[in-house]
Amino acid sequence: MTRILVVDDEPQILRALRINLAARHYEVAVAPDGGTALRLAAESHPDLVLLDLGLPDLDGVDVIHGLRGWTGVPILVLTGRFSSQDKIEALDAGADDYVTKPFDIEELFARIRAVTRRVGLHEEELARIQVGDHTIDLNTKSISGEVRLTPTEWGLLEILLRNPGKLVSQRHLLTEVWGRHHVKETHYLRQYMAQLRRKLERDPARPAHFITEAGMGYRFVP
Amino acid sequence: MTRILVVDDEPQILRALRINLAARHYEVAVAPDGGTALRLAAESHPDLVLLDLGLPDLDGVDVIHGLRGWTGVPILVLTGRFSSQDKIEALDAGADDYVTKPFDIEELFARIRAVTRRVGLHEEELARIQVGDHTIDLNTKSISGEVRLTPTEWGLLEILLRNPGKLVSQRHLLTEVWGRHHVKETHYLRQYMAQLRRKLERDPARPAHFITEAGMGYRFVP
DNA sequence: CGCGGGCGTCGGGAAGCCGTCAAGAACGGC
DNA sequence: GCCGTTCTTGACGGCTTCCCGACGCCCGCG
Repeated sequence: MTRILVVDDEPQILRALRINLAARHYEVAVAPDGGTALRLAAESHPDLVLLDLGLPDLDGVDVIHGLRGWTGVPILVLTGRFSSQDKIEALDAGADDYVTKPFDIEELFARIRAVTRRVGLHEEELARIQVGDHTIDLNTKSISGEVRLTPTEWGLLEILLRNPGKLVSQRHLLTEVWGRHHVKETHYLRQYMAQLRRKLERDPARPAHFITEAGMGYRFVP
Repeated sequence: MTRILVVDDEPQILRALRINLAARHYEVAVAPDGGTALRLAAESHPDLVLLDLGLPDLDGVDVIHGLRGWTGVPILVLTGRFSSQDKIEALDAGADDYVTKPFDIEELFARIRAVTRRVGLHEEELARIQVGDHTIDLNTKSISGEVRLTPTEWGLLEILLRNPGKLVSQRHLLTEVWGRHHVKETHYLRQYMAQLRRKLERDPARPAHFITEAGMGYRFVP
């Protein structure tokens, strides 16, 4: 869920944006002035800031500077000031895009998508999972430390890690990793679970993360 | 030096932009139509593309798709089409910004700075990648030292280097370099990985950068 | 106490995968 | 048409991975 901080001092604009953004399943926070905006941004770390330049307390460009001092969050300026000089100042201060009022709401959405897409690529996924002494990244299929996993081990591990805390049935594990013809071969599971525990658990004899539920299946506990 | 590819079919616009950009110390390449643009982009890997939508051969949106198929280069659309629908289409196709003619040249520069600033770090990382005793620049396809790589070797190397630390599946490498029909020929991979290691690794017998993950694929570790 | 089912562990054998050498086939420049 | 580079294809040894059977343990049950 993308969280957006809307900064504007006109209540009707604030209201219209909040409704429209919420309808598109964005999570919206609002700030009526620059001070509130900076405070809210620091507290909630939004994924995007929609900023009006004409605020009662601070100048919009100063708000941009205030944000850029510590965060790279995308800033989309949305304002009535249409002079090129204003645009240049705001963009050079660190804004990512600049839209003048009145604006087409669909165009605004498209620009929001454009800037978030750009930033999304740059930020790496934080899909790191801690297991025992090791950190596992499912995206890159990498593990910290001197450990290597075989393809089958990855297959098993991935299913368990994607269902944290949940019980995964033997049947499900077997069909996903070995195919539906090997549903009976629970032996494979014991074999490879042992392997995973040996490689990942701190004390393989007393597993803390890969728990077996006798007769049913296995469970990954973070 | 930031290199910009300007795509427009009006000679006077092309000329004006070239002069103004050159005055700001940008390196400029120009393309009068979509086909030329795609070819030039593939050859020279510009740092930014300035794109007019009304081209004689292809539709501008198709040019964007063509570029986005293989590169994340920032695309700034610069066109006479001012309808919101056009803007939305272009932005959703992958453009980073959209400016309508007539435009203020200083505002254009500010927007160029804005999009390149956002991408800056990412592109520079691709400029100098250290592998063994060699430094590789993906943008210019050049290597330090007395080494030469064949086209296929570059293709393989580029995919791996663009995914540092990530595991790249054999399937993906084969389809990207050799095409969909050669997905089974894992032999090619072994052949060319050996070649890359021989040319780039300090000790080809014990590779430090091009790691093979048995049964899965290969991984480049910086 | 004996028994059986489910589980964890160990080790061997077979299959598949990987790296390497080598040579033929296609391609491009002259 | 010739030559050098690049790409494809084949063969082989070594190693990893997977499969499979054997055994011991724990626990509930008769």
